[in-house]
Amino acid sequence: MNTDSKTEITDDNLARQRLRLWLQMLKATRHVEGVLRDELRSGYDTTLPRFDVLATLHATPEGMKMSELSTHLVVSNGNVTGVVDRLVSEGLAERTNMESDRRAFLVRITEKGRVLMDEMTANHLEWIDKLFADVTETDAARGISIMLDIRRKS
Amino acid sequence: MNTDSKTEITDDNLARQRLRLWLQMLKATRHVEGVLRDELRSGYDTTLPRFDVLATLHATPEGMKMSELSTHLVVSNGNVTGVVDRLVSEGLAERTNMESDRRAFLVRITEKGRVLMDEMTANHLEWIDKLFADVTETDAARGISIMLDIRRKS
DNA sequence: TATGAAAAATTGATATATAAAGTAAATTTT
DNA sequence: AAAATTTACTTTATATATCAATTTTTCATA
Repeated sequence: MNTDSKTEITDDNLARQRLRLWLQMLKATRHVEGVLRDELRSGYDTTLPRFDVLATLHATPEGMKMSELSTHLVVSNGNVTGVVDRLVSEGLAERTNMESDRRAFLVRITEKGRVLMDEMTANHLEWIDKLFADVTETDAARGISIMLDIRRKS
Repeated sequence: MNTDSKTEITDDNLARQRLRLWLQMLKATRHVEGVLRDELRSGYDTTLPRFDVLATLHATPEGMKMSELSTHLVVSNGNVTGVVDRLVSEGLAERTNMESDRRAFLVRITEKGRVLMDEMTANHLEWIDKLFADVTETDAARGISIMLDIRRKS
């Protein structure tokens, strides 16, 4: 038995284990998104994408550029355009022209949006806490580290 | 300092840590999906949802019911209907009537689909292996366990 | 064995998403 | 500084997704 073939077998097992992790990540993520979606719809008549954008704006009251939003949320530019459009039409967010760069907009949460999010974020934290009830602090830390490792690649 | 308030503080920190994990899971998942989407589009002119469904059918050659597909992929029923429609029109999958239950369909991968997936799954494994290169076997196992814990809840 | 409840899919309406193309403004190059 | 490139964002086309309603069957049970 040579070293090369042994290495290949080992690496293949590792690759399969990584694939299993990826598939479970997908399932877990979709599961949590489904629960959050239900809560947001039944409790606040809103959607997950709108919540995600508004939560980001809530955490950064000074505002963000469209491109910063799409980078932060890991979604496309055109996507953010549409979701922000709806938030603006609902009076929850506002677009301001930037003097420094006339191509860009500064998107900010409105007072109405802030009041709404003050309440929603508290509930959101509880929903997640319940869904992740079996995840210990140690596991959470390990999980975060793994997620960061994945995103660091290419 | 009473025990109750100490417990509250501790629990709150744990809740915040769990929220951090969730946000990082979302980012990592979207990142990986983005890379896979690019590879599938440029290399095979197909989409991630189609790949996901076809990969599931590839792993279960005897076929699956529509509802089994949607449960397995953690997506809605109507969603699977649309994606399978397109796979069928592309000749990659087929719907068969079930004698045992005339409400249901048995969806199966076709020979054309199998040949295509034989090649795609090998590449898919490599893409994931590269993206997860920093994840050790131990971390992968721990990650899988965490993901299963999350999905077990409600 | 009627018959109301439950299950399996589809359909239609609406909201996301992405990719590619297009517009306008800022930057870099020559 | 004029031209070429890049950047920031929008728009259009297409493909997902979900939800709610509907259709067709099957199941439960009275």
